[in-house]
Amino acid sequence: MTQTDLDVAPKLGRRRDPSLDGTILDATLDVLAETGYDGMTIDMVAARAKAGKATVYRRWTSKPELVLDAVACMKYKDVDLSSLPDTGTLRGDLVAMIKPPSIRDSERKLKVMAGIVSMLTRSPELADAAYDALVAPRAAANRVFFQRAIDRGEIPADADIERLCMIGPAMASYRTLMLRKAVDREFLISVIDGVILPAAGVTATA
Amino acid sequence: MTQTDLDVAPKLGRRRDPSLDGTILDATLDVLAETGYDGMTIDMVAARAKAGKATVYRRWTSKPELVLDAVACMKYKDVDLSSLPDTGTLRGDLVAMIKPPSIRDSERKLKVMAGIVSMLTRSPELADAAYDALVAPRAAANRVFFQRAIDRGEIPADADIERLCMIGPAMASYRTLMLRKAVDREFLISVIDGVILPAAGVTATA
DNA sequence: TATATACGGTACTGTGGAGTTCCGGATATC
DNA sequence: GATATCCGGAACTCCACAGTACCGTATATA
Repeated sequence: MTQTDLDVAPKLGRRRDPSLDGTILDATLDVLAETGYDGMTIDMVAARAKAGKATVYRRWTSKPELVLDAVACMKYKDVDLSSLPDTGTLRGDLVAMIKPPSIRDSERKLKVMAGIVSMLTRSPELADAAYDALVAPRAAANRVFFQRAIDRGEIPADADIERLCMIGPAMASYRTLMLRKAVDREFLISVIDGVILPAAGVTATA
Repeated sequence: MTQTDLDVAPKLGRRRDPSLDGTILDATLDVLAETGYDGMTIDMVAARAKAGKATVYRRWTSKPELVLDAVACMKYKDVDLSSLPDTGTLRGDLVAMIKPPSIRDSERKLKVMAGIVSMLTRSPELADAAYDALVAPRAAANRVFFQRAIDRGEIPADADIERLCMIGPAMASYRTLMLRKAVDREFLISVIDGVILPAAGVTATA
């Protein structure tokens, strides 16, 4: 975390409302997704969070720090690896990941990514945070699915899991950032059946 | 083009150096690729082009106009569809597109794209220009290759060409923008053999 | 040679946003 | 109740950059 002044907590006076941290970080992500890093102003974030600008600066020292924290915090609101779907087939697992809440979550993450892409060169710390929050979790989930498929004998044991993990995210990112089209269920299914499964070496079913 | 004041060419005085247009546009793309749209200043562009800021504003009315023109002009410096490689096999054609100059060109385009992604929401005109210059040309080239493969009977006639065209660009974009790794020959070959050809339904060779 | 425009360069103006300060009101401890 | 901190909000300072104006010089026409 960014602020380290709470360990010497003040004994007098009104306490900081802890829930405001999350509210402000969430507002930051919203504005980031809508207008991008440079288009975002602290006033926008404060207004969206229904807070004062001073309240934001009481908790984060600067705009870069705020954005870094907001991006990093997305990491923890992700699907945890212990509760992934397990349908018995690779296709079933991949399709089971397509759910309205998951789609909306991914969509927001992609928009946030679009808003900070140009910053990644200038700020290695932000680049690391973005990787941990936006790239790694989805890759980790896919890795589980492909490993299961190998263990089952559903796909060849020498399949390049790391490359397979990237296909879905890559197609979704390209469609959002470059083509500016919606990533809907139909698209995701067509990527699974038309790209991922053939690449994985699944002997054509469906 | 942006400027329309040359058709009524002045008969007196020093003429505008036509080569400066290209120099300034090229400098704009360099700065755009290095620092992104918002990080770019007109002074940077002028310095890189070894020109004065006034010279830039004599030719383009504003920063958005300059960037729009610079992005749009990349469209014309692309591979023309009439001189594409024709090796006789889909894999051969795709591999033949991997050449050092082509890789460097693509790398720069991807960095420019990264620099303007967050602007695409704010400027539909820039979004269109970026699509025409960065997305469409590569898709058009791939479309030729896949159509040839269908005509040859190398891949199924009902293959989804539009989806296949995007795989390469999507994987390359993701690797550059999100993973921040270099798109080298080895990576591209692995994408062709491990993703594109299986997705196209090529009966495994190699 | 006189005139008119482009050139690189510098100095200027105007503006939007980062970050700070202060206010009246709310909420906590002692 | 006294004190101290947080709150939302508004007003402020400061600065970087977009865009303009001007200078001395270079290059064109007539």
